[in-house]
Amino acid sequence: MSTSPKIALLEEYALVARTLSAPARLMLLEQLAQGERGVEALAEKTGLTLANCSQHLQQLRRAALVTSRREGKAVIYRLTDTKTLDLMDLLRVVAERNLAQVDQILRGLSDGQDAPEPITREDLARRLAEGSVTVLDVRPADEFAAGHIPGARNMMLAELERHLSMLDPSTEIVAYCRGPYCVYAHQAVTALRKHGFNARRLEGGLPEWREDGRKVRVNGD
Amino acid sequence: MSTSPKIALLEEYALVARTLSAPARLMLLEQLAQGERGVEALAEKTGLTLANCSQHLQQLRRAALVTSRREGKAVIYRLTDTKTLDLMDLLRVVAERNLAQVDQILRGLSDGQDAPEPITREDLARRLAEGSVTVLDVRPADEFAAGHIPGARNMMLAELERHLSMLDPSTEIVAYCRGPYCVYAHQAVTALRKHGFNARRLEGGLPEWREDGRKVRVNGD
DNA sequence: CTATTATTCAATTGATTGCTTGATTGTTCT
DNA sequence: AGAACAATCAAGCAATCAATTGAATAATAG
Repeated sequence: MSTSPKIALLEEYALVARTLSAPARLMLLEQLAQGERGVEALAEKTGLTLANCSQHLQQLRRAALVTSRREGKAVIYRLTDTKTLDLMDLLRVVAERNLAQVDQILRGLSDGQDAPEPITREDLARRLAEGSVTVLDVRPADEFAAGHIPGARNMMLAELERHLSMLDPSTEIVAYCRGPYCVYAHQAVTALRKHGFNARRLEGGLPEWREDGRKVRVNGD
Repeated sequence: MSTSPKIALLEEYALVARTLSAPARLMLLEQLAQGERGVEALAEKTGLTLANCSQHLQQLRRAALVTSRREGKAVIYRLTDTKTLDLMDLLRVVAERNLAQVDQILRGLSDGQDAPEPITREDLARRLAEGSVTVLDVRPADEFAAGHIPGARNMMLAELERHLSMLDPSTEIVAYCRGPYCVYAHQAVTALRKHGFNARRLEGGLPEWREDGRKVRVNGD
């Protein structure tokens, strides 16, 4: 062995960190948190070219963050385990806590206004049981179809502004999207509040909801 | 704004990850977990040249993982907060869970024998109160002097094998070092077991012990 | 003011990374 | 077997990064 075991270990830890150090790969992991996917679907969702996407996926596999299996002529990737999501979440927490930059970007999303604190998943579950809240899923329709919070309505940002009249202004609205990395819910809440609605974000997104062991409704179930 | 806020956010998260993606910087963070340090001390401990060390520290500062202050002609660095340690620890957990490589290296450290499970800090505190355990701090003397578990004896690996006769073979020995990244405790336990001692590692190291809010003894206090 | 100590800056090198393009492999359908 | 499709591989280029060297900046002591 040429390098000491100490360095060798650090190299392995560093490999995991390096694998998380490209925005493209973080996007891929965010997508995979929604559920397993083929390469082409991932490429389309993330806007990467096919070859580039494939290469990023292989780096994720080398760091053992994802695994893949063949299904017919497609290769399906999925997260190795949900610990990786915890890791990404902590990455976000550290970045938000320490980097002024992040704060500024998030402030920019809420358009100068102060955004209210997000609602916890536990609270939302309680309010859902009471029926005292409208839940909005602001992800693309296909992701909504693959699984969503029971009772949620699917409405992307573009539609949202056109369908405001379909929402009841007297009940609170809770918006959620893919997870803590996703900005859709931020933007939806800002848009809704600008129109006078009482809207908040959900803490986390669907993957976190599912990881809690809460019910998820799948279209066609 | 040329890039979307979504990408901009991911860039910031990726920056934190990239900062953790060099073994040299992980070593620096491990050192800083022991306590604040000047640049020269850090360079010496990690084996980096001074200029190189300074540059790595500046990258850590750019990612806001460390802060620095001037003290006379010295610049003292320290961790911005202990969340960073949690992040490093999760990095290690994910790497150990998923990477066969890591497992092999750790197995190599224990020299073919099976190492026992580490003892938790809570258990060690209990056994220390009973006095039914010998605690061994296997870090360099200066780090020991700057703070250690009360009642621990300081003995580096090199001395260990020469001073075996000073240890009581009838009581269990618990070895600890800098933290989960540090391999000294692994090696010490292996050496002790080879000589028939009943030895285990402590889970984590001194920084984790301190973070729990447990007592730390400082020489000269 | 000059010398000394501690740190940082600036320029260079070699190595690595990300992305693109076009060819190639593995699988299924006909 | 041949065509069609999904994914990967391989080569090349520009950009970035780590480490080295030597010079430059701060703070203090004489």
